[in-house]
Amino acid sequence: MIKSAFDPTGFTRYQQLLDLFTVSASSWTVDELAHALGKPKSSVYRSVRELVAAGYLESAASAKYRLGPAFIVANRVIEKTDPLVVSGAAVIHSLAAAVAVPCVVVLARLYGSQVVCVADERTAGSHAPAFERGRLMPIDRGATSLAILAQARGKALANLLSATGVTDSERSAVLTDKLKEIRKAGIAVTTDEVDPGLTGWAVPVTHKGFGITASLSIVCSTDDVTDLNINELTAGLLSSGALIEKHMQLVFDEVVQVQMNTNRASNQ
Amino acid sequence: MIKSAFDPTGFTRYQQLLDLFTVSASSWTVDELAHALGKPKSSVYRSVRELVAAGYLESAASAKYRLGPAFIVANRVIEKTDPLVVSGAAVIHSLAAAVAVPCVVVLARLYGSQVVCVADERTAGSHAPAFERGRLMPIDRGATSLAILAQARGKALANLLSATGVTDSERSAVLTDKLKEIRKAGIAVTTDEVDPGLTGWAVPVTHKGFGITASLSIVCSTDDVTDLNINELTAGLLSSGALIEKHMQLVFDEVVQVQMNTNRASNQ
DNA sequence: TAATAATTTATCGTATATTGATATTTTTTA
DNA sequence: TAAAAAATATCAATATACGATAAATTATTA
Repeated sequence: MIKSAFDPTGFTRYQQLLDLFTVSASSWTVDELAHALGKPKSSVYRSVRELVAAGYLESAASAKYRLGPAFIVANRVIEKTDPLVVSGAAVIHSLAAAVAVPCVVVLARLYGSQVVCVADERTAGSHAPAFERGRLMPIDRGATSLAILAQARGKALANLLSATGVTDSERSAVLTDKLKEIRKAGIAVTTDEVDPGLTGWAVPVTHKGFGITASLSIVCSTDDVTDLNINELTAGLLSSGALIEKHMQLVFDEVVQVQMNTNRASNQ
Repeated sequence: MIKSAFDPTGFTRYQQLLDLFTVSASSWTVDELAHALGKPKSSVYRSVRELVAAGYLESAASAKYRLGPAFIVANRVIEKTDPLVVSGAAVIHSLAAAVAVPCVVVLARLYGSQVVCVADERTAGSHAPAFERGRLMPIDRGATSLAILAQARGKALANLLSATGVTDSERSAVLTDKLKEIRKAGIAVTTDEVDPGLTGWAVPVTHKGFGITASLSIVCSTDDVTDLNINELTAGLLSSGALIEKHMQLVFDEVVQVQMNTNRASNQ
């Protein structure tokens, strides 16, 4: 019985349950859940029943449970309405089409002290499994993440670094220098940091109003990189990033506009 | 203040909150949420804070909140592990490529008393917005849904019908006849039932072990339908449906195998 | 920059929902 | 059909959620 440090209250108890359902452990019996959570079966049965009723879990074969369709429905809402995802969708599609070498175009954002990919577009012949929508990535490795990390300053940066467990002062100094370089250059480049044999370029994508801290990146095989296509590639990345930011601003202006109308109406 | 019938307990109170976030109302202030739920602001603030901490909500511009990235992460788990989605992905892709006319290939399943699309693949030039991943559809209209409804019998069927509010005995009789026809033919065909100008064909897709009740369907413009391509289309649909079921059975056998090994190991 | 408004968090006593041990029912398996 | 496993129901103790209010923080405006 693996007892967790604290008895969860509120939403936490449901979160702990749901968090157990991962790609590598996608279905659980109540027994297994109870054991993993260090809780009695009767309590877990109750929580599971509630989550099943809500569509967040569903019963699968042989007394197992898996994530339910409620997530698919909510995912669509995000896909159709999230400013970053909406603004990025069209842009990453045409960027991928424009890049000459086989690659993955990735739109990623900050999620707690990690980075999560929120959109990916891959050209034929590209295999970079680490960069797919919904996948979490460490914040201190890879161009995609570093372009995001470089946007944090001062206390916020310190929090992110401490959360990832970068206590080694030497590594911390190296990282700080690297972030400084990235800020100066306006683009992050790394090779072999996430997957060996892959090189990534990333530019920051931000919207202060929406509170969005993200990055747009291209990942391709290091072998395919030549002096010739690097310029093309980085130019495309920079202009695409700017395009996404511009589009988000348009969405933002719309939202504000609607809001003002609503306020005016409700004051009458 | 729109008071709901019962004070929600357990997961329901979070579900009610999250359910308010839809495509047409994707961001809410706490004030708006409190009003919609008929709850005091202080309580809603607490729930919202918990959901934000869990990544199920996040704060957006001007005191608004929107759905958070936790749904994107969970969505990936489903995308990579759900038996129906995994088994259907490759099949619907090649089916769409094989169909001569512009169309949407849809994989849908039962979700409570509704139908939800879990995968869609569209050929160039096809526009059928009602059929996209994550979208909910009424269970008593359209080939996609009827092919699913036709799988229910007796009490289960009655429950589904009553949930959709089909109290009209005449309509109920018509529907019952239609379902009988569908069962006999092994395929459902409807025209103009969901979107005017569109025709849909759907075949049942089931796996008893996994507890999956679904359908595979093709939707295209009624104008594009000719006697020539109908045969081709239905044949492709039937064989693709069978292929998905066969693939699910392979996955099922694997799971059972792994399970048996695990049990054997834990008995030693 | 100061003043004002809006948003968010903190506090706290009380009512109530949650909890987990146990018994019972239902479903699955042999 | 019998036995085992899974799932639900029961219930008393108690921890937790609740909501009114106050305080603090953040955003907006003058």
